[in-house]
Amino acid sequence: MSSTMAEISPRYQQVYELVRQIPPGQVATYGQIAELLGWHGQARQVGYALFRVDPDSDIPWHRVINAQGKISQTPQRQGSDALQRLLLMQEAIMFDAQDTIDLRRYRWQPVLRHAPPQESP
DNA sequence: CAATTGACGCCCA
DNA sequence: TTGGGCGCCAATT
Repeated sequence: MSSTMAEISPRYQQVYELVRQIPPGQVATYGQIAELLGWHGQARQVGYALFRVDPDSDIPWHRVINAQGKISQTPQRQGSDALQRLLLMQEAIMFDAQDTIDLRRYRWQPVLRHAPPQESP
């Protein structure tokens, strides 16, 4: 074991911590995670970070999908995309005929602390 | 130490 | 609508 696992704050660690906050039944896009971290336009870095995650990890990596509402995978992780789809369906997330998730419906919307939700206009 | 390796998203033809 | 190019950056080998 690499004893000290606390002091280092690798960039990827920020991704993992934020992804852990996505509640079951909701999803976020790579770009959304990047924006929330203040990494404008760096969605790809989020993808890189999640690629390193073990499917066994306690990180809910499956709750991150691409901006089109689809599961993003690579031939190398084949089967992992099937797993991701399964995990999402187990959280009651539905896919349409094009294997797309309705982001309007399932997108994670973190609570903004200083902007109280407005009542209906 | 240098090269390789990747789960994105946006723009333009 | 679809496909191709480009920027982004760090963990691994």
